[in-house]
Amino acid sequence: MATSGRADDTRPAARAGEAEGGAGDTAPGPLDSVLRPVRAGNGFEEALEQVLQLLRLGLVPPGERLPSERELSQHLRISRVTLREVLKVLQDQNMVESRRGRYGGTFVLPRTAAPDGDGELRRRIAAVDVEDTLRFREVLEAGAAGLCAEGLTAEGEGRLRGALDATRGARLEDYRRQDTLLHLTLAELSGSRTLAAQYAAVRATLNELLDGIPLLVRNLEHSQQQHAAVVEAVLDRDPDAAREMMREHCGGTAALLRGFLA
Amino acid sequence: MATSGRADDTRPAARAGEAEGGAGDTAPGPLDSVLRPVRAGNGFEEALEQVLQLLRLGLVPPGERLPSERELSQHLRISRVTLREVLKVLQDQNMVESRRGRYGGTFVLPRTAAPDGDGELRRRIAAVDVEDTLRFREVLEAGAAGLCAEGLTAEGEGRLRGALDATRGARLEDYRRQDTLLHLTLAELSGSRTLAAQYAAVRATLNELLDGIPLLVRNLEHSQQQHAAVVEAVLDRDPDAAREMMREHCGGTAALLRGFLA
DNA sequence: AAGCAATGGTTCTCTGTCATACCTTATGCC
DNA sequence: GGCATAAGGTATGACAGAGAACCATTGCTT
Repeated sequence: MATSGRADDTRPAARAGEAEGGAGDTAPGPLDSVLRPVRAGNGFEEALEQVLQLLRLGLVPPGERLPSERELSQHLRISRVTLREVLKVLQDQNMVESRRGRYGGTFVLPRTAAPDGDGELRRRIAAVDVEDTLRFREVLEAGAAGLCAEGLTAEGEGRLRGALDATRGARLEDYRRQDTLLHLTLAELSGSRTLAAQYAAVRATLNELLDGIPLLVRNLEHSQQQHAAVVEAVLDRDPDAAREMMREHCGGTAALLRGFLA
Repeated sequence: MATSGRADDTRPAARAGEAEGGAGDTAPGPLDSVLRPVRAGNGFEEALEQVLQLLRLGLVPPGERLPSERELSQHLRISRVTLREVLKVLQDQNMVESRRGRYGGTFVLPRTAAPDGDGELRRRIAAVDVEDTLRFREVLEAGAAGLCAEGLTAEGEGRLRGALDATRGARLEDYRRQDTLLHLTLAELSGSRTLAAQYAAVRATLNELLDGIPLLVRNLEHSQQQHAAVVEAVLDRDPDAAREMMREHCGGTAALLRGFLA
């Protein structure tokens, strides 16, 4: 029994992209904003994505140790077994290395110079909605800069200055990391945890895109001037200026990326 | 065996909130932006949250039918069994009603006048970081308005006008819904799917908060003027004005909420 | 040298979820 | 009236993942 009788359920349902036709009452568009998959992958994939974020953002620089498996799995709310599968993948990719014993742990390895045979990179980029990323990024950055300028504490002031200084002293191969850290600091000082978290996600995507294009010293210097201007505006408690400068700064990166990926 | 011997794993780890102490090298803050739970709940809870969004946003108004169980489960990427558990909860809460047979389905019931014994409401609000919500909302709204003003298509123009008109004709009990729809339209026209999705989420939270305070006609009229001003700025392709007006508009709601929830 | 503590490595069981198939009910159309 | 259809309702087998307990390795402390 249970042969090819009436396969009742689980039909393709024409196309799974659009919920309603044009029924005239319930709008077809808005539903898609909410009715998106509850989970982006098998849970293991999602954890992998987050640990990758950690590396792409440079929050744990090469040579440093990740939090222990027990800590990480608790933070990510996945079992240690699943987390270890994630780490296994990263080990196979030569991105991290695990050492046992006390004071052991999982350590970040320096980036091996892009072994991807060109095809892999383009495939990753194709999977990203570049326009979405750039626009969303600009919105978050400008908003964060504005919020910072409105309610910056003395402690925040210190952190911001520190982050800016760090970008100045950074060597070329460390610049992207310090740049990321500066922007991440701004996002955190915005006073919205959600904003910070979302920025972290979009920035990880952005860094992945940026890895595909050359880092020009000229752009870097320009970028650095803009950083200074943004921070200055924030320290002056001038939200409008901060937002405006940040938008300009983001526009630069966006133009660069659009140019290279066109 | 397996008694109270050495309970090796699964220790409380002092406190699960902060990853690193003040180790001096790896910053303690930024890690938290990324190391957040992979899944907010047991997957069933997350689905429940999304269906609740659907209702709170008024995307499916009272009396209307939700997408069929098969469709919904496919969109949310959960099994029909799990989805039915979600719907079961909503049925028990008298929020939806299921009817069998062809042209049956799950229908949204009109809101039963807040049966919560006051305690429930406060508990829900306490679970929300109000400041986070308000700030993040303002950032997204202002950003969306700006992006809209920059690249509005003819079709978008029509949708925007339509949404604004709908708010004008709305009766008092339907106003919140039309208001939400207008803002959601703006978010979608921003050209960033991520922005739209995030706005939907934050707006659902906001609506939940707004349900706790009275709807004053005076505020409503003021709100309506601001809506018109924002839309006008967008139609004039004036991003700065659009952003500025939207920020003002959001500021009004924020002040109202802060006042009532103080 | 011995012991302790923190880490990665392994194995087990049990629950939640998925996929699939099938049943039941109501409606419109012929 | 009968049938096709679309919806909700139900049952079951397989599997991924969580949780807990354990083992193995290392380096610091005594």
